[in-house]
This record gives sequence, structure tokens and C-alpha cells, in this order.
Amino acid sequence: MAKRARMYWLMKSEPDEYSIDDLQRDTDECCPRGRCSWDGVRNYQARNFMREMAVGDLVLFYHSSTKPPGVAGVAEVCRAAYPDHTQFDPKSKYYDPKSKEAEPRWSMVDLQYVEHLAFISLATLKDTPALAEMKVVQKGSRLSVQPVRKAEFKAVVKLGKGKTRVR
DNA sequence: GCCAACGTTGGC
DNA sequence: GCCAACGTTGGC
Repeated sequence: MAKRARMYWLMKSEPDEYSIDDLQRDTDECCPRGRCSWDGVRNYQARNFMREMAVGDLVLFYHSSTKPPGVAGVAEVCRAAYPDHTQFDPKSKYYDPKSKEAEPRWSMVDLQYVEHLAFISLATLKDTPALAEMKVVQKGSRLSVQPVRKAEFKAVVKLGKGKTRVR
């Protein structure tokens, strides 16, 4: 596998379902390298972006469907895409009867906690000229996994006074 | 392959 | 809770 430059992403989660605090707890509890599996993505565009992720990529953890919505912290990809097991589980709300084990339709990645940021609301993101092209600030943007430019990632971390190092 | 109907997301 | 925007489904 050819090495490629680190990439940056934004992933949305409803904090009632899974928040940055949950990720921190899951990462801490399974020392030294706890993780959470990002299951349940059932959108092809989002899936395809997850399949592009590599270990070491950094992720803006976005809280959606809450008031206010916004970026709550940073996570790191610690396992590249592999089949999402919930698609084969009839009891799961993510069950997909059309997906076959031999040819899984849906993927997930594993993340680990990096840090909290001072919460950056969507309104603040929209008010920041350097972030005007981010997908998340576009009207009607529903994509739950999206790529972020390095400069945008840096600017958001700075807004949140984060310590995440971006090389 | 078109497109209307339907379901979901997610800000407000 | 509303509803606009978007994605998916399925009849034709």
C-alpha cells in the first residue's frame, strides 16, 4: 500500500446516540488503544468516503440534531474500512436484508478519541470566511461523512483552541 | 432510464 | 414539530 498524505474528515453523530464524551470513555476504558466502531452508515456517498479513510486520518466530531449543532472534538481513524456487522443482524435497526455476507454492502471504520474542542457551533462555522466552502455549512447538506481540507481542519481546531497537531 | 412518490436528515 | 433538501425506490 502506497503511503499517502494524511486526510481530514468530518463525521456527524447525534450526541444522544453517541457523543464525543462516549468516544472518550470508550477510548479510555479499553486502554491503551480503545476504539469505537462507526457502524450504521447507510448512505453510499458517506460509505465511499469511509472506504477512503486510512489509519491516522483525523476527524472533526460533529454533533448534529442538537441545539446548537457544531464541532465538539477531534478523533483519529484507528482502523480502515471493514464490513459493518450490523447489516447482517436482523435485530439491528441497521439490518439490510439485501446485503450478502459474501459481498457486504456497508462498511465502517474504527475511531479513537483525541481531544475535546471548545464547542464550535454551526453558526460560528458559517461566520468564518475561511470555512465558507465546507460542505457542512452549505444549505441542505445532509452528508454524514465528508472530507475536509487541511486548512479548514486547522482553522476549526484553532477556533476550538485545540492542541491537535496538523502536519 | 425517467420521474413521481416516499422516506430521511437535520437546521430552525 | 415543521419542512426544505436530498436520496432511494419502484412502476412504467
